[in-house]
Amino acid sequence: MKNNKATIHDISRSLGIDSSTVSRALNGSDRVKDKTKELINKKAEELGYRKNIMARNLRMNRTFTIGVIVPRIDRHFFAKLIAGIEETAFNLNYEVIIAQSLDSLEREKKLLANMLNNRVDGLLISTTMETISYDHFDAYKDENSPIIFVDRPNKIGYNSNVIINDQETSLNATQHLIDNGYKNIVHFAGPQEVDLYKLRLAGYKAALEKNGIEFNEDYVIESRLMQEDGEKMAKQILELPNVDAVFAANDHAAIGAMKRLKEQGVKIPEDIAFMGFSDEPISEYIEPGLSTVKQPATLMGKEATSLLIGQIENKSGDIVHTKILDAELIVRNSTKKITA
Amino acid sequence: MKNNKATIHDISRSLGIDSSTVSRALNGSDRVKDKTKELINKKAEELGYRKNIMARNLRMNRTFTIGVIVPRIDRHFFAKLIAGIEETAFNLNYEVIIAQSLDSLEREKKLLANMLNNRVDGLLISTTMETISYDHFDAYKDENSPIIFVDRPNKIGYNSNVIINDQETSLNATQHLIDNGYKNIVHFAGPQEVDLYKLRLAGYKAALEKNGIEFNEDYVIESRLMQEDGEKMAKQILELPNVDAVFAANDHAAIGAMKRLKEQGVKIPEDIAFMGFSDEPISEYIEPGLSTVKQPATLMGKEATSLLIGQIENKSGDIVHTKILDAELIVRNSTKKITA
DNA sequence: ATAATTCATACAATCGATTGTATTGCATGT
DNA sequence: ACATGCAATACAATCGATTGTATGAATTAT
Repeated sequence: MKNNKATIHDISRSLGIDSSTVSRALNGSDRVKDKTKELINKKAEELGYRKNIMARNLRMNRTFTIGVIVPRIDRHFFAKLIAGIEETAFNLNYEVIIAQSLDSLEREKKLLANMLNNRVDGLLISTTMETISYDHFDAYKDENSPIIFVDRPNKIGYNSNVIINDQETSLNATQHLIDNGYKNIVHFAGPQEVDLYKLRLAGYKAALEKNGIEFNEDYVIESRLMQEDGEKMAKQILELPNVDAVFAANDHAAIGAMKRLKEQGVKIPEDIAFMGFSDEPISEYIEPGLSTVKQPATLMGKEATSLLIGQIENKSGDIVHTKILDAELIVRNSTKKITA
Repeated sequence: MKNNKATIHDISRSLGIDSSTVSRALNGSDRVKDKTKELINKKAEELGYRKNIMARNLRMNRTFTIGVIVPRIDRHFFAKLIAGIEETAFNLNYEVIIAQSLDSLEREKKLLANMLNNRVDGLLISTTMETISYDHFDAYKDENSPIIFVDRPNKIGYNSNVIINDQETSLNATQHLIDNGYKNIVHFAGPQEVDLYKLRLAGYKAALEKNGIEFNEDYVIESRLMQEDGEKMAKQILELPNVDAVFAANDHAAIGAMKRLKEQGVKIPEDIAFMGFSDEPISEYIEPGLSTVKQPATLMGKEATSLLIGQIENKSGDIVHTKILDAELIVRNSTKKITA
């Protein structure tokens, strides 16, 4: 077990060339003669030299690392997102540090501090549902490192966002239900402190209005949109009069409700149609297939990462930018047209 | 934008206390008087001091970071695995650097070099299907940093493994088919260069032998086990005589085949039963539900991480250890008992 | 009262690379 | 032949923390 000790100083010593020259040679500076470079590179190879990133980081005050904080890594959307992030970061020679907040604000705060401590060059974050104030991001203001909110946008003055157009997409999704003959549409809303869920509700409302359908407050049921919430809400909509469709702010809630309703003999979509949001992998496979909105998760990760690294390297300070990507309406059997 | 410059030297200067004492105080050393510690901590707080991890890393020659390389982050098993890794690492105050090989050996090599360059304190890796020689791990021998193979075990002399017992589990899965009355069982095998798929085939064979069923070479079909492979194999098994069940080395292949067969009017499980492997999320939702083997992915991540960090911190050098976790047989309708 | 011990802190080297400035030697122009 | 300029390399400071050793003061033992 040789201790892999070779440093530029070892090369320097064994060649009688100053370590500054060695450093420049290894970095391809044109201040070093080609012949000398060759010598140095050969010796480096020979000694199994490997640059000490920690020393470079300290001196350059950079880490070539970006931090990523998401609620849960194993949620499909975030796994896709991270896959996109990693791919782009790899291509641009950055490392990716990952952490999950587990949807806990307290943990998010800790992770944020961690990321600061670890001197990431930039941060990508998708905040928890609990995150409704942003004081804990203040520390970032004092750094010069950029921060981008993904999926759950914010404006805290010095950040960028990469999102989809939740309102417009929700309008389209609701419109699709209306186009297919559904009129009494319940909305499974998410926590209204979260911007994105507010927008989805707004899109739903806008669609109703656009089609001259009166908005009924009782038709909006708010929850955290877990599958279990969906199961509970199934009961509630059976007690409402005339409901013929549901637009859920995510797939999980829709799937939970569908499951419970099917058990009770309700036919989908004949009795009640369902439109989800997110395109979970299972949504394609349940019976009937769940119509939904597909978020371009991997693309969002890629876009966010190149935006972030662009900001890191331009250091143009306060580029604030909001990138809106298109979401795609996926039509399956849960919203089949009513053939009266 | 204050440049957040405070270092131990700033504290040292403004307090007239040597920086070494400041350092010790901030690290809670008992070589500093409590009263002095208080002073220092107060001043640190006041100056918004934040330890420079890069300097510490350089000096201590450690990063408190573990590297993770998996084929794809957005594959369910790996997302779960990583979630477990991150959680444990967080609790033990380690950071996690993530990279995906995209099942390319070439990329795996690059990532491995990257991880070395970044001086991770230890490495968790699940190798690609292409990885059948291990020369590129040699560089790790020269480091003193431990490496653990997860899910796809290896013995390269200086590593540990965290795996499930693929052979035994496969035996049980096959036995379950046999117990339910199936006798002519096809095996969808994975690439036989990969140990794990070799073991699954071995388990299948062992089950046959144990039950006095003759092994038929034609009943083993090898592929890379993508869903499309499953669809192709559906045709092949229809051309074989008497097939009444399939044991697939992963769920994807099983699902592909089931889909194609259903289209052709084959009844599952009445005509052909299916047993998968991995418990993909969709396996619960397809019709019929796919019986399968559930790998404890999150637990594997946790176990691997605490094992790894244990090795890092004990530095007991060459602890080689193989941890075998239990997989669980999940019985659904695709293997329903034959009621003659 | 003095030597021995302990306690609290200061001193100074170190980790390995980067980078602004200084120096040397050589070629070029006149 | 001599000043000028440039090419190539050397010198030395620096990034911010850690840590072994030295020092001085305070406490204890004898």
